[in-house]
Amino acid sequence: MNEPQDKNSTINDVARLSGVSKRTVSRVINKSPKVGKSTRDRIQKIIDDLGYSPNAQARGLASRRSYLLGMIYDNPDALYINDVQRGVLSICREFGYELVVHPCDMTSDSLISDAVNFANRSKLDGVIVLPPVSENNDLAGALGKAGVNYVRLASIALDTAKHVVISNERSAAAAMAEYLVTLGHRRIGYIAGPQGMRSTRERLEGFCDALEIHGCKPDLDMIALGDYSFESGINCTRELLANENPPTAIFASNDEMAVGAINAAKDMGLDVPNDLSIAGFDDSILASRIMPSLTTIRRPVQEMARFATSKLISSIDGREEEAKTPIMLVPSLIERSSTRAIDLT
Amino acid sequence: MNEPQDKNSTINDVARLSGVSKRTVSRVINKSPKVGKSTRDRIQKIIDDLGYSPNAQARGLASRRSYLLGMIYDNPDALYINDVQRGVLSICREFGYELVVHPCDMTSDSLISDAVNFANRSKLDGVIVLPPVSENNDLAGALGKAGVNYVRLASIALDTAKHVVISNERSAAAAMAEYLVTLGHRRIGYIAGPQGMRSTRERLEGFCDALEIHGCKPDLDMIALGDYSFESGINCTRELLANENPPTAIFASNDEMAVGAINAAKDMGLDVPNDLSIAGFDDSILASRIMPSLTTIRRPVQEMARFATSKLISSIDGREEEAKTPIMLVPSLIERSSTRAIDLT
DNA sequence: CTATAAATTGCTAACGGTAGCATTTGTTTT
DNA sequence: AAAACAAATGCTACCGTTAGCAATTTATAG
Repeated sequence: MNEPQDKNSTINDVARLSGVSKRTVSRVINKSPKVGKSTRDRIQKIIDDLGYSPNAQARGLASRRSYLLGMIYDNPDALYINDVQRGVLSICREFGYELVVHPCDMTSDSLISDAVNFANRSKLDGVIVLPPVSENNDLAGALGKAGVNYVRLASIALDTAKHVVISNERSAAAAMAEYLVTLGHRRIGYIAGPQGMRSTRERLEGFCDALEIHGCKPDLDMIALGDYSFESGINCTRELLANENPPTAIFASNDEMAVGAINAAKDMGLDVPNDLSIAGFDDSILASRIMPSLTTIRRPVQEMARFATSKLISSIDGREEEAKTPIMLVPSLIERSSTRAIDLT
Repeated sequence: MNEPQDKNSTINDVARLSGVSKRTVSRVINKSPKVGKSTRDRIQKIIDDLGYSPNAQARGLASRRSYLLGMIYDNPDALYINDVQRGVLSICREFGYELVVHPCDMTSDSLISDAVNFANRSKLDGVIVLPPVSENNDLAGALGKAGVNYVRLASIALDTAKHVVISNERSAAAAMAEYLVTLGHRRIGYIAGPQGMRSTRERLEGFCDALEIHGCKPDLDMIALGDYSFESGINCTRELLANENPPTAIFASNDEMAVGAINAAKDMGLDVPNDLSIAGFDDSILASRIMPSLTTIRRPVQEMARFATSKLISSIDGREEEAKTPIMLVPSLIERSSTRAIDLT
């Protein structure tokens, strides 16, 4: 297209060249309606010719708006971060915001001041907090107190109004358990996530709930404690399978562990799904690539990220009602080839 | 820790409270040595109590430094973006920079102005351009002309001094071809990437080079045109295997396609690696999770991203020599279970 | 053709820092 | 003790925009 801007040129240059005051130039930059058509066109032309684009810092300084959003997260290797980021970015682009990504360490005790400083110092217009960091209520409180606009992604309703419920993981896990029961499985192994994480609890509870409802009391022997890692999936599967009364199906609470389970099962000479059904949770890229492809739960992560970002922007723009309207997207069960009905013959 | 800052408090507040001029406070903030010990301590105390942290925008406006770096990339679903981002972030954190991520559309003809605007408008101190966008020399030229500090990640030496050679993909591909030949394979299928991308050409050339050197002239029938996608891996494999004289090994030029190849082979009743060896390129997360695990090429992506970022910061700080020193990290061949020596019995 | 309202446009004080230059205070040197 | 120099601190003009309020021009009404 036209020449990219000369790193120089300020609003003053535009004003001088077009023979108007900078106040007027400012108006056309900000699309104020109160500028004469001819003046506007003339100025716009000069802006284009010059390749002028307003200095975001000066602008932010004067208007208290940076058009910068922040994303706070831990666990950078989790595949879903990617999806969230993409969702956030798509809305950012739409509304003219840029995104500053800020990984952090959940276990650090400077987590809170780090997050608040990040938002404040960079003069972000708002921040999006991802799980599991989003589960930290103190952080949320500190952000609020510091006057930072924020929105949290979470797996369940949190206690403040400012959040987005990404999905009811509890019922999603219950749905998977129910699905396995429906396939005829009665002894179902479960591989849990790391202690202390909300999602770990939610998913496990959902699993247990469903089993109870269907009359197969969850057996403690059938619950293995993993940590969402591939290796823990392998170990837990071995453990479950070593049971004197082994499960006919294993529900791993995330895909990484489910893939570990598939590997472990194969190593032990078991055929998936004929000898053992395996289900995961996340619908990560792995789920569709592995053989057999993995039955899993898909959380609409990207969509939720988009909603969250929209809400954040609404809030920034002062449309609080809009920002507060709770949103819940439901996860869906994706049936693939790693599960099948138990052979009753 | 101590109270997170009140969203208010400026340098003026600090100055007033400590009874000095803002000039002196500014000195303390910027660790200027020319401040009396006692004064410095007193001011620092007040800064801490207040939880004051300087406004990045005002600071940037006055000093022409934003401590913001940008990352420009296309292809947000490529798994390596993640790794790059993590590498970049680790250095950003170390030097006190924040990272603004900016996906773009390589095919758009506003790509260049978009990129330049991004860097200029946000007053970024520098940007890191990822492949394949980094292959666009016009973009690089425009950035330079606009006075934007930048560094490119690339698979081969590009024509300007400002870049980082991430790896010699050509020789890496050659190494893999050689490895397969060493295993006794003579008919080796190759699945290429999308037309027009530098990496596609580099890898293919490396492959052909190695074959020629080892006296097995590359056969056109043995080269299938993929596009780095899983599906294309499946299709190309079917195509290669349908050949009247099918290959005993397939080298897919990325992991996604290699995994597609494994799936296709299994569907056709072939055992990998006994009936067919398959190799990939990237060492993505898939490579270690798939069964059989994938022999592939690992590019030190994160390390390169770190180097690139360090160079960018060196350049920002005016240490041009340092910034210009070329760096090349070599990819390594990771031998896993998807390849094996041909059975010569 | 005034008077008044409406539409345009201009003037200018912030916004919160940075950094050159000036000034004040403290130390040495002679 | 005065001169000369160094260290510490202060004053202030920007940096590039925004936006309140004033001023000017144009349109509408009486």
